[in-house]
Amino acid sequence: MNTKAALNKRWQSGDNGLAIERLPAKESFKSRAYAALKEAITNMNIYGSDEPLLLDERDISERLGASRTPIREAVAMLEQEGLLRAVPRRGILVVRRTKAEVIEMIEAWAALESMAARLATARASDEAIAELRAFFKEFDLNRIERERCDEYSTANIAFHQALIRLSGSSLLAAMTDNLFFHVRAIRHRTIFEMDRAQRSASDHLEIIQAIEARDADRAERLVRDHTLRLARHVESHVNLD
Amino acid sequence: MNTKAALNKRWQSGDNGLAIERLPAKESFKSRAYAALKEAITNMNIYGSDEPLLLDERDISERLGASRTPIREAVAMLEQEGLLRAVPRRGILVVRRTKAEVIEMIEAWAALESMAARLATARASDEAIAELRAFFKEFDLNRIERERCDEYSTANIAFHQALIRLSGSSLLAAMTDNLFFHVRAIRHRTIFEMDRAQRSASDHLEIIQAIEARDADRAERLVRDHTLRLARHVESHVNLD
DNA sequence: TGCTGGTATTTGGTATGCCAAATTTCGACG
DNA sequence: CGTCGAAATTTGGCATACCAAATACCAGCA
Repeated sequence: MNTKAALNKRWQSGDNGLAIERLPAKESFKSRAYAALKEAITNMNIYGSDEPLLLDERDISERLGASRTPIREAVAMLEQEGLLRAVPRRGILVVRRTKAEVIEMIEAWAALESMAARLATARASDEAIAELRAFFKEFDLNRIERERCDEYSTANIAFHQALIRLSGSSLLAAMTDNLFFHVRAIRHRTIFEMDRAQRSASDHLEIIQAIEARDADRAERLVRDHTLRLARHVESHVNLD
Repeated sequence: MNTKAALNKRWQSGDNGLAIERLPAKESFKSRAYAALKEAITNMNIYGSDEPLLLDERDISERLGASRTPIREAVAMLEQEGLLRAVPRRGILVVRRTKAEVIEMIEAWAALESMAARLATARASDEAIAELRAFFKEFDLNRIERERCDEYSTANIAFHQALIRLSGSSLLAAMTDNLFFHVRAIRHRTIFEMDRAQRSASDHLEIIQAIEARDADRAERLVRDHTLRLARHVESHVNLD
């Protein structure tokens, strides 16, 4: 009976000494379809036109060389994630966020990242914070050659992601990644980064200093205000609907 | 051509004056399976035993009177939501959160709700805030007869949900609903509400007062500290792993 | 009795086919 | 020429069947 129990438990988290994991375990078509679709949506200029962007199951299944079933499962997941919406008898369309929704996302982002700053101030090691500063320096130096706002936006988001990871909370990282995905999508449409570029640089520096000084309240407030400023900017200068 | 364009647009968000929506539109098996599974998981005592809780596709499809296909799509959605995890050749298991994960959730909750308090302070009408107070009073009065911690926890969460809705951000509401779902699941296991009950009552009152006074910083701080206190309590008094 | 090896069974992943609803097409009629 | 409507087509939802992998079972052997 001990043998049976051992066998039944073998598939669970392998606590046995042998350090070999379930090899390759070629990912399923579902997973691959999910990744492929998400990648495609990421590289899609969602707000480039006003036409409804719609996908076709059969078309996708042909291109990916799989049947409709795994594609439908992947679509169901992306639907749950808020990236797609399947309209019966119409097609699967890529959702466009309204301006109000984007603002809500940025506000949620502000909430999560300011909490991350607070947690990072309390928990992150000096070494980790130093890495953040190093990252920022590199970011700042490269900023000169990065004139195109797309690239600046990417670097900007990367900085914020690094900051969030300092908190040690993988949940905060996951939630903000999701928000970044949507916010990033409108960077093709707007150039709101340009007039924020200079200000962002000093903002980032202040944030790092606050964390280094282990001033949780200040770090939290700086991050929150920094991101809420973006929300207000979008509110007044961006037109999506 | 104008006719065609009009026809092509009819299915989109009905901006036409006619205020009738696609009637019943009997929800798909996928949706029903999703709802049924989520309901089942909600009413399940996830942390009651240490055995892995696993579901069987064929069993579920039989019970719901549908084929495996829509069930699989529903499972894929719940998997994306983090409630289930499909292990090949093993079954679909209900995920148990580790203590660290639950703490991260409460911290994220603190982040989102404190932001909601800030936004509510700036945006909510006096009438809406008054409703919050009324809700709190009813809540407080009923508290006496609600000795069982389960029910107190439910009422407690309802109060926080009402507060979040005051912010007017449906995104914050959606994100916290998701977190509440997981946190609520461990209420069967722990009685951490009992010793927090008294303190919560006064905390809630202070929060309402801060919002009424339109003191955004104070409201935000009170909400944050209130929820972070729960996180620390779980950290030191709850054992899940 | 306990272990080994091979077979039977279970189970998730995928392909395929059908169906009903909705759209589009296109011809008849005013 | 525009409109109406019926047939043809498209398309997503669902059911079913099959497969390969992994487990469970069991006979046989030490």
